[in-house]
Amino acid sequence: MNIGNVSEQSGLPAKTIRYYEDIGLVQPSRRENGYRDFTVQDLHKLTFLGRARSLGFSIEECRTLLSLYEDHERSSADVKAIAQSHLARVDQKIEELQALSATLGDLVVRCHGDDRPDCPIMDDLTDSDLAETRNYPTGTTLGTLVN
Amino acid sequence: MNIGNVSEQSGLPAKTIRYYEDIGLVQPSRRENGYRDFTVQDLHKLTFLGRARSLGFSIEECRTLLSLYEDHERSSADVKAIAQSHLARVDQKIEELQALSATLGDLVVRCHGDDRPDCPIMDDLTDSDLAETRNYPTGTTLGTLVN
DNA sequence: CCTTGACCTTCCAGTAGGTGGAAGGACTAT
DNA sequence: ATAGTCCTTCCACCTACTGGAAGGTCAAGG
Repeated sequence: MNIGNVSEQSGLPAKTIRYYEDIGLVQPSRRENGYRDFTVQDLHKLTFLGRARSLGFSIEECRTLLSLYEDHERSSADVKAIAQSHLARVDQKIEELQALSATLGDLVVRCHGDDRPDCPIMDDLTDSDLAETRNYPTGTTLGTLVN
Repeated sequence: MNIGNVSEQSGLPAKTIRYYEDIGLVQPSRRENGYRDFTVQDLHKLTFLGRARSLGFSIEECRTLLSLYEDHERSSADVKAIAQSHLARVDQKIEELQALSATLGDLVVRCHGDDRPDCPIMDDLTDSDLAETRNYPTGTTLGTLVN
């Protein structure tokens, strides 16, 4: 199977599939003309990867999931552990974003949004006294709150 | 003021401050020895930037906010518009993550997590019939659900 | 005066997970 | 023969930094 075909069937862009080959997630063979030749198993793996990625699993988690996918002796506990820790991260992120949303929502509501310069949003960003009632995330979290 | 001093007072790593200079957010002057020399205004700008970033505003949004910050003739509507569109993105992201959490939570609950290989999580990732009851995000959203 | 240590500089590379585009070979249909 | 589509590789770019190497500067202590 050519890459275009696999791309269409898996829903992944051809570029992404080549990238997945680059990082060793799939190993399609090559034809004499240099074209990649994918098996049905490769297609299944790529579809699996697309689903796992769409659930937000990282590439490294996908790599592990893929090895478990291919290991018919695997224990479901191993799979569950990965999913659980991912779920915990997702829920953590939801909480952070909800706090952010509350703060932003409050600021937005309080800003009259007319053509005058005075603005609670700016005041909050400018004035440390206003800001210190809230705790701004620092360090590691800084800048990674939203994609 | 030296960069270490500004770093300490603003809470931003020195590396980040240099990066912000690189991309034109601050323009500190230089001493004869080549050291950056920050004014109190620079410190305020950097503190402002740190707060805006911690609220998840992108660098480009910060750039705009910074120009509004320095424009005492600004209209609060301009600030509010930026905050509102950011808030909408945050809320959108929260919804996506909540849907994700529900799916993952369901899968995790249904997986008994023992040493046997059968696993609803794997089944879901493998079998399109199971998966098609749900709609996996595709295209642009793929892979950007979680940081 | 010399050394030590803290601080500063630039530059290069890497992170995650791809995406865009250029240059060029291969295949298919007319 | 040629047009159009598909395939290849390679390089750069995206966000927002971060780590580290190599080397200059400054202040204090012996």
